[in-house]
Amino acid sequence: MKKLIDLIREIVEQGFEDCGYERSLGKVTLSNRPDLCEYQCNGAMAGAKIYKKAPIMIAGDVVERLSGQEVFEEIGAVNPGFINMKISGSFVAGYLEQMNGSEKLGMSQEGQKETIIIDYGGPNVAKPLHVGHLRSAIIGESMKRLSRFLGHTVIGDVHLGDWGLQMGLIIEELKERKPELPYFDESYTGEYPKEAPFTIGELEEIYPAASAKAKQDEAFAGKAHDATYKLQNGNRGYMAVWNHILNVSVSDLKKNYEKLNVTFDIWKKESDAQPYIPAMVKRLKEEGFAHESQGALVVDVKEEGDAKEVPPCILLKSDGATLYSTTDLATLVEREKLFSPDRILYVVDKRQSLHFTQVFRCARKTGIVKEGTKLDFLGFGTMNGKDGKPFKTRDGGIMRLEYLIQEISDAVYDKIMENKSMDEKEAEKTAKVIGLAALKYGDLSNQAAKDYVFDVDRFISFEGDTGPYILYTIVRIKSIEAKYAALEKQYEGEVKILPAASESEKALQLMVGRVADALLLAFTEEAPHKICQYIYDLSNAFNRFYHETKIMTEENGERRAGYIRLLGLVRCVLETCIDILGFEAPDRM
RNA sequence: GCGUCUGUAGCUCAGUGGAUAGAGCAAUGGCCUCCGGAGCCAUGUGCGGAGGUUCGAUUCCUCUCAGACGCACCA
Repeated sequence: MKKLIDLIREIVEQGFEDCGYERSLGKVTLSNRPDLCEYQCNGAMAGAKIYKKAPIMIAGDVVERLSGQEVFEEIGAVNPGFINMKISGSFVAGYLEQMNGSEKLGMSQEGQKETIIIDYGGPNVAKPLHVGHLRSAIIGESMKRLSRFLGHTVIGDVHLGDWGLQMGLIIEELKERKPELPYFDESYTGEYPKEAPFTIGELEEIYPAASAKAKQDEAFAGKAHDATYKLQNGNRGYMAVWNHILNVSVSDLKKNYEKLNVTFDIWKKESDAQPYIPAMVKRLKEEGFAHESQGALVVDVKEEGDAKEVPPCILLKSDGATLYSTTDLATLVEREKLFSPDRILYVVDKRQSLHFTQVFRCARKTGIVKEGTKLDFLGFGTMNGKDGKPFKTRDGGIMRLEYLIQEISDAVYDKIMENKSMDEKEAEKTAKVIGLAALKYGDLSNQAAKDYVFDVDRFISFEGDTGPYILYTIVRIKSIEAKYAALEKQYEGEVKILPAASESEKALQLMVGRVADALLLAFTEEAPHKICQYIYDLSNAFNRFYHETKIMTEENGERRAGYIRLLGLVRCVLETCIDILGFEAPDRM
């Protein structure tokens, strides 16, 4: 099903062509003067130069050609050369009916479908999720859902950090605390216990303790390095501990991501990429891509036209060890092998931009990814506190994600309890749903690349451009639908969305018809905030319509049924969009 | 020093090579015999600065000022 605006554009383009002008001039945009028209075309002004003709003359020609087309309720040429259009009510209503009757809101299922890997989340094992992980999870999740909705094959990969000094630190610290464990007995050959020798709580305490100790105690740091080395070379006992760490962490991480309504298709980790490293390094050496520089093995990734020096991509450190660029490249090797993706999207802190520029260039230059594989970096900014500085707890520490979520749903809970009489259990459940919407909408409604200010009070407000406001609109529609469904007498003829009977209804219908534009734009620009903007506009259009229109008391049964049908479509569009954003609406609030 | 990003209303944020730059919050004033007033309507203030390209620039280019961030062996 074509987009509404494309249908109009094609007609206008044909008009230009029929009048002997270039077809491409017939580009149609949403009107920026809603008082004058709904859609506009500015092509006549661009054409003035080509045809050495006053723009208003060109516009006039096209308008004359197109008037009478039933799509238009009104079409006119206005100085200096705008073509202004209003779409006929029956055309819009018919379009919505078609949307209503088709899958996925009539979003075209044609077009190139890609296999897309989305790399987001990026938590480390043995460390709790904190606010720094929030944006990646939220933005990545919405890009995943959006891509999938548009028919792409999408693989969301959490890309766990499980391989590095942090592991050695934990193992060494555990060894000092519980030296009697069999993992540390070199002569032990039996089976290791299935139960982990620690809980997630202990693990979360061990790591920072070990990390602090290593800074103070050189001997300990040395031992941790040694442990890391042994682990990476397959020491049996250490591998077993590492497996415990992994299992305990992953189940805790899953639990926490679940609270965010974030799920991953695969739980790949840095260690999975390690087996690919030797062959990769060997090949890059042999094929002359890698060379030694200052003791390290590097691949030059400078390109003509660089505004500044782009440092080479390091494959091996001067001590021969691997580092994050090595792992990221090896991960690409693995992804090519397993999934042969058309596109890989990294949803990562924007500060890592340079690193990924290096990795991407290196991967392309050396053929690690096949030609044409798109490597995209969706860098996001920092979540700041009200002071404009990176968000911290009151005492200046890093805020754990679960506490942040808890804080928000508590605040929503208080709000529910002070306003309405809802029993505590339902209020608690509802508060979680609303709180998550508040958090996600508050984040996603900003441009990803920008830093933004986190303000609980603003996010959970039920007024204005917030998640709760969107939910409120949906709940309100649900309530009306329920009321209508409970009526004894319903319209028995064929129910259709009728041509709009008022300005506000027309505006609402046109807004509903724009959903495809919003979703496609959000996809191509990798900008979920465009979806937020759209549903906010749609909610406003609905509330305005609602305010002016008596729905339940409408006497004409056909019209009343048509209203309900329109409302159902509005709700469906809103629900689809918030699902893509990664949250849901309660039944009551 | 070099580079990247950002600069829009008192605050938090949208936005587009086109007509009169938009929302929310905050402020002020209206609207409940009415399907949920957690709503609707109205009122005021602004594109960091200077050039350039263009019929037209807040948008593109150059310079400049301010802030954030990044600049090979940490991830």
